Amino acid sequence: MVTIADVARAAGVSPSTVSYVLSGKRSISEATRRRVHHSIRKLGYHPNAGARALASNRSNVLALVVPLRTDLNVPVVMQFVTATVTEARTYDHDVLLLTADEGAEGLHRVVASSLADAIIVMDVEAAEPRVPVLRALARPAVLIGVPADPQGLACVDLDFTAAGAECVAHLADLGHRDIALIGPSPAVYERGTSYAGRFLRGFEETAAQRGVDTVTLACAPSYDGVREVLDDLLARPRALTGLVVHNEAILGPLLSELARRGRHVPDDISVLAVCPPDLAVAQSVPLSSVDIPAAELGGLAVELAMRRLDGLAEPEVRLLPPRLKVRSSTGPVVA
Amino acid sequence: MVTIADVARAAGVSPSTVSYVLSGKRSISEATRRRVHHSIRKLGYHPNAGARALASNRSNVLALVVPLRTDLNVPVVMQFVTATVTEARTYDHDVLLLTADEGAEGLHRVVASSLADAIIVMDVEAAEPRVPVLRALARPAVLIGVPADPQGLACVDLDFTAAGAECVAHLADLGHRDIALIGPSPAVYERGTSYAGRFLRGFEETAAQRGVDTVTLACAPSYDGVREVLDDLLARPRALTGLVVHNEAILGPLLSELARRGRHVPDDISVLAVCPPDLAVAQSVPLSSVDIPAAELGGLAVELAMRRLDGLAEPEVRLLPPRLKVRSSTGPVVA
DNA sequence: TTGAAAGCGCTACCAA
DNA sequence: TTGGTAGCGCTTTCAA
Repeated sequence: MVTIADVARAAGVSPSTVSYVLSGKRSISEATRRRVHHSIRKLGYHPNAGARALASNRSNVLALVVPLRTDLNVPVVMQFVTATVTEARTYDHDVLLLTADEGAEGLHRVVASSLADAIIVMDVEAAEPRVPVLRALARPAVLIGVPADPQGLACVDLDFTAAGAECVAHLADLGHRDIALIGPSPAVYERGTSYAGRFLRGFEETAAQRGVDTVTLACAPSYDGVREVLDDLLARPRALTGLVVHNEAILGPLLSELARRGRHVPDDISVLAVCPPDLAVAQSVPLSSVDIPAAELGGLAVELAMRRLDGLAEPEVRLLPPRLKVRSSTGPVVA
Repeated sequence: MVTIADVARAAGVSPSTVSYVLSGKRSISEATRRRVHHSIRKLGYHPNAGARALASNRSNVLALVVPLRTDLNVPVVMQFVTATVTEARTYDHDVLLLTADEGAEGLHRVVASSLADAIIVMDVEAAEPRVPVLRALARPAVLIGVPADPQGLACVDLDFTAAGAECVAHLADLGHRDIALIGPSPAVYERGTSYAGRFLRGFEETAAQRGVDTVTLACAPSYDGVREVLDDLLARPRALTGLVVHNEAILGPLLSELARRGRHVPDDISVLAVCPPDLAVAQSVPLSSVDIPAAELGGLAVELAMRRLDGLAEPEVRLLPPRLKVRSSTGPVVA
């Protein structure tokens, strides 16, 4: 194994000089810099992560806690994960993956053992049980999602309230007066996942303001779930002209069921989805949608974590504004 | 921070004794064991990962390289990842996530810096460019997938050749004599991903043996891709009675297109999928399928890695036998 | 601008 | 069955 001492010897300097060349924590003459870098390359030197962590009390590792649930959108989770890893690498950090079923215990473990410098937690619930541990952690924590009391924690998320509002506004602008929200699976509501409630609030408040009548239904992520919801919705006395779907998993089934029942999108009924753009365009009808910016959120989470590691405390809750993209599934009400 | 010295003092023993209690590497009297464990709990001691890695030359971390491609099935990747993490934890290891775009360089980096004790690589191609680096690594590597020359590497995968054979056999047993294979997207073939070719071989060899006529088409993961393929397939002079679909992403679109064109599954046409079971049952018709055992593969990969870390060299290529589950999408040919 | 050297917390060898 | 202690490779303070 090549050590810093080998490099130092080869470059004719002391180990500390090599260290400083690498860390940039003190000024080095250009000549020395070059000799050191040359030796590093020639010998193929890579600093030992353990030794570095031990001496500096920094592991250069971020822990990322991912949910294993299957009732939430897996591609979104994956996008988020890859964005996090990619962004972390730009800060010379690696990502350690924890699953949510390790619980608060797992969070404590990686921090207490100095395995990770900071923690990013996905799929945060409103009454998030891990919050107390996270807050006591003595290491930065960034949550994706907003718990009821975010005091002392950094949180990033899509502004789901604004997203709900924007969905209603878009349909109202097109003349829709009777719309439904097909929400996530009942399990998501029961769990108190924070985004579901926030979206709903924005949806209903704006509907009230704009004089739009609404119905809201949860929907299990299956064909049966979709059939059930549509049976209910399409049988109502006041005909619906718009559907907002906050449930990525049922987009495909919903569209085929609508087609099977002879409802044309968007002429008979407008469909507006909340989902990643690639999913929206992969449907039989390219869907108008509000983007779930998983990649941006991942990058932002890493950025916040790094900033906190640098000792910069900042605004705690950061919500990204929703972006609505009109495609082919929403249109004016046809009389 | 609580150190091993603190624990030793509290328990009235030496630091080395505490270390041995933890590692089990030498026998300890029951009384001492208990006092040490008690102190550990009382003080909330967690061994420092960096110090441990430095002293023992073992990080207790496994690196997992995941692809970021969107043309392969994301839920399968995710299943694999969570299985890997879960299994690794049972060996007291954590998982460091690398993305494939770090390339061979990234593999070298994590090993050279002693960040990881072993590496697991997903999405291996037949002419896998990372193989030389992997082989030279001086740390165990386990591949998911089988490169052309697996010499010196551990590989695990589904036995795709047998899977292809079993698909044909199932349909042949039901009386089908004209079947098509709808394969992965063209990009997968171009990349030379090893499983695609192996499946194809099993499919064709068995078809030849059983006197079954076959057509094979790649299919882009989109509605247009599905339409194109079906336009071709359904226009053929000899009517197809069976479809084997080795492309998870198009299952939903394929079924709705078939329905739209008035083909009933399985009476008009049998559909046999290669996909995870949860995906198979989530379709409008519960699909007969050959399972892709992502979770088992993940667990197995970890197991092989751990064994190699313990110095046990073993059979290099391990293929899991396919398991075909008959559901509602395949049936006898209707005359 | 550079060097010397004291630890960081743990493991594992050598002794007893 | 247990203790003492020399390092593991690096960072960072103190000194020059």
